[in-house]
Parts: sequence; C-alpha cells; structure tokens
Amino acid sequence: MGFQLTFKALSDPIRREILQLLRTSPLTAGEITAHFSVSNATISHHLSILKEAGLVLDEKQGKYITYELNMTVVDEILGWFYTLKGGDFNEKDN
Amino acid sequence: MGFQLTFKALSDPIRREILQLLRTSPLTAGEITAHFSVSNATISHHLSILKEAGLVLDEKQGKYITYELNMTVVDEILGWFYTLKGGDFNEKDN
DNA sequence: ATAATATTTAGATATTTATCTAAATGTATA
DNA sequence: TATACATTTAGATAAATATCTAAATATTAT
Repeated sequence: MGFQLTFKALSDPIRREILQLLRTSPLTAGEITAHFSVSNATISHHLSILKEAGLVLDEKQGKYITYELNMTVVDEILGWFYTLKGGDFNEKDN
Repeated sequence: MGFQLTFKALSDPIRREILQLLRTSPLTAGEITAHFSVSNATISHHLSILKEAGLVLDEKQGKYITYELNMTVVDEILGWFYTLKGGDFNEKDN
C-alpha cells in the first residue's frame, strides 16, 4: 500500500474524468480520447499513469485495448480516507 | 465543489502525512515542522496549500497558529469517490 | 504483402512544483 | 523598548509534469 502513485494519478483533472467515464463500462483508448480535446498521445500517457497507479486495468482485444476501472484500488484509497476519520494509521504508508 | 486544489494538495506525501498528524488533535506549525526533515518555510508552504484546498483550518492563537483537519472537505472528497462506485456524477465538477 | 486503423513511444518544450536560504512580519516577554 | 520566538514571504533553483508532433509497433482487412 504505497499510495503515492495513486494520489499523483488522481491529481490531474483529465485523469479523474477518465475514471468517471469508465464508471459504467470499459472503453477503448480511442473512445476515451474522443471525449477530450487533447491528442491521443496525451491520453495514452494519462492512461499509462492510471495503469501504473493500479486505478485502471487494460485488456488487449485484437486491434483495440480496453480500459476499465479497478475498484480494488479505489477501495484501498477510500480506506486511507477512513483513517483520517478516526481509524488506525501506519505512518510508513503514506 | 471544484476538487482540483484538493486533489492536488493530496498528491504530496508530506501533505498527506500532515493530515494524518492532525487526525487526533490540532497542532501548531512548529509542532508539525518537528515531525519532518525539511525547513519550516517548506512546511509553511505545504500548510498554505492544504489551507487553500480547504483540507485544514487555521486559527491564530497569540504567538502560535494552530492547524486542524477540516472534515467537511474530507467528506466531500469521499463523495467524489462514491460517484465512482455507482452514484451520480456531474461532469462539470471534476 | 500493402494499406488502413489503433495505440504507444520518443523527443522537445513550457509550466508547475518542492525545496532551500534569507528576509520580513507579528506576538509575547524581560 | 529591545529581544526572542513563531511563522510566513521572497527569490532562486532543480526536478517533475502535461502537452505537442512525429515516428514506431501492432493488428486487421483488402
């Protein structure tokens, strides 16, 4: 549980909006790109950061790559916030 | 509810550890600084970012300034995460 | 095999960020 | 009032980040 990559990933508005887009169902990189006004290379970069942070999972499907939310890591982050609200906290894991 | 400043504030490990330090009770800037190995100027800078993000509240008490967690904003951020888990989401607020 | 499509990687640039030291501000006390 | 103490502000620098265009990789279809 090192949260650094995850929080860093969440600090960009485009990346947060990507997560919200994936809320209902997985999407391909191209479909995600279509929702924004930046280049596909930029979205690809953001996706790789979300992937490294564990927030999304990718699956190669022939010509396409689909991305989906990884709820497990979302729940881990939620756990961090609950420590703020009175739970235990291990100072090594920030 | 513009979350940009809040998420940005959470993206730094020192700032997250400051929040955890404030979990149980308010602390002065000096007490907070004592927990880290960076200068007081640096901690002051981090505190101003947390303050701007609404995550901490400050209170002048004579010679000292004490900082405390603002649970209201913590709860707002928690709300953002719950939209990921199936709730509604207003795309304008990311 | 060639062409078309989907995505990533490479390289460059401008902006943001974390940090430091030194100076400034504000408050209490001798 | 002068001194000490607590904190912030200013100015500088090095590192990280978001973005772009162009090139590379991979897959499907003609």
